[in-house]
Amino acid sequence: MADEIASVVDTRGRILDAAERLFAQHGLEATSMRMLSAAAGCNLASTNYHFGGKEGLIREVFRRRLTWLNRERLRVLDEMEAAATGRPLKPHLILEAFFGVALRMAADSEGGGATFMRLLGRTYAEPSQFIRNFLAEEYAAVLERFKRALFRALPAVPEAEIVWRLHFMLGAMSYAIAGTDALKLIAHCELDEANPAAALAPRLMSFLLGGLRAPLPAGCTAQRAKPDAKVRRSRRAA
Amino acid sequence: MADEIASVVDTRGRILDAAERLFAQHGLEATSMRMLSAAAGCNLASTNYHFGGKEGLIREVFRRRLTWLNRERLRVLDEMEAAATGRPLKPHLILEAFFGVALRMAADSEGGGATFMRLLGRTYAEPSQFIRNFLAEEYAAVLERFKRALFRALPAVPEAEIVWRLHFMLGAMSYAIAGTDALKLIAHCELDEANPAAALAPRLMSFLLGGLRAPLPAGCTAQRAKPDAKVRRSRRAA
DNA sequence: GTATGATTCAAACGATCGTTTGATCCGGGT
DNA sequence: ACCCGGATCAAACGATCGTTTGAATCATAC
Repeated sequence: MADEIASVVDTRGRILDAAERLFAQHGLEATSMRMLSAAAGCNLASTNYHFGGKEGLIREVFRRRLTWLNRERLRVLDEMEAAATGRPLKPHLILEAFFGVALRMAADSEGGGATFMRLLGRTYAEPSQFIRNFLAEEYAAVLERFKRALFRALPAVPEAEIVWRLHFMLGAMSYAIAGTDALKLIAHCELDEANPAAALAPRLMSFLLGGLRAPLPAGCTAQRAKPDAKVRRSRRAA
Repeated sequence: MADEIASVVDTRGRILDAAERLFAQHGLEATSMRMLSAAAGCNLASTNYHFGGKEGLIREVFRRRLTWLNRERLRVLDEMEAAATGRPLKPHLILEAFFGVALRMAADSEGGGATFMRLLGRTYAEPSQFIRNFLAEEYAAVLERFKRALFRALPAVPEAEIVWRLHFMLGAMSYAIAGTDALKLIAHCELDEANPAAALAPRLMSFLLGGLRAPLPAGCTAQRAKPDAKVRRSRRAA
């Protein structure tokens, strides 16, 4: 990870680091190429020379971290499936592989992973077409793998329902990572934690797992309805 | 609601409608005042005349819908608390008051409510400072009310934990509403539903409730640990 | 030392941004 | 009939955007 990221010596790396930081701070459109280049300590034309334009720069800022992130997700999932020797994985392990890797990256404040994850969370809501297409093709393969793993892990839940809930979980994580300051707005009382990013991971994990295994909505075409009803009744007591 | 919204006759209303639509489609910064005015069928200077600038226009686009939305949330909550006659409300009712109102607005595709909620969901991730301050003061009172209601409804859960989970729920909803097309990216198989916004509500609701009532993360300072352990054990069967 | 390709630079290009100006149009009150 | 304030208009302002140009600089191989 570290060998491809961040180098103080070469211009290209300094530009990427500055872009990542400023994109996360002000947004993609609000960050100008001049602002970028000044922060990287190089000329405006150099930025265009290395990346061929703003769009190329944006693509590269995401690519250098996303490829590692998604490869790591698949590696952890592969490892887990190998250890399970054919049996379906427990849902919490699948979530750990997908979201745990991302949350560990978000907790890495020195290496810039925290900055990037904040940027990534904000970019999920980006209306720009080329960003959507780019993120879609970066995520397509890994999402397909995790969808299949969840289908196997939750045979009682209709597949469409799992897709919906995967969507909800992605939203909760993106928003939680992107809006560390947004949480302060709704908190008013200071969360006493020293490192908010480290406190986030276990809390988000149990929230996501609870949402994933929630009783199905009424009128949903469940393949096995009885067990869900039992769970719903027992939860009423909590 | 309808009396303050949308009027085809006066310029001011046409500008607000056009701005709402284009902001949701291209984002706040990517939508220019000229684009706006052309879509509203009026002159560029008229837009500045009515709203005093782009910032004033943005503020008004959000204000006219947000004040109604939050007033309605409080009205429903008041109604529920009156019916409960002093007893703490069930959590699912509180979520219904907060998220149900928003989801009904998001399902109103004719009145423009769907457009606005898509815009609102995307704006939660907006890095701009003045937007954050504006949304914070619009939401401060209503969030405080719902936080207190949840504290009463879940006395066994530490208050800090509830704040975290409220944060997660807001993220899941924002993302779910803002990214109806983002869901298509991860789905690949077409969700057969005719109206995706109507299909969203019950699914999101049960997901949020499941997350809210999930077992607390390990090492969390629970005030009453025993009932949580029991719930965790019974859920393992699902 | 010198030629060569990669890199950085100051400067300018055309386009578009948000905002402002001053004239013009329109309806209701005296 | 006159006036006046609100509303709309075409036109321009200065600033900033992304991108391009052509010369200067650097490292490297011959």
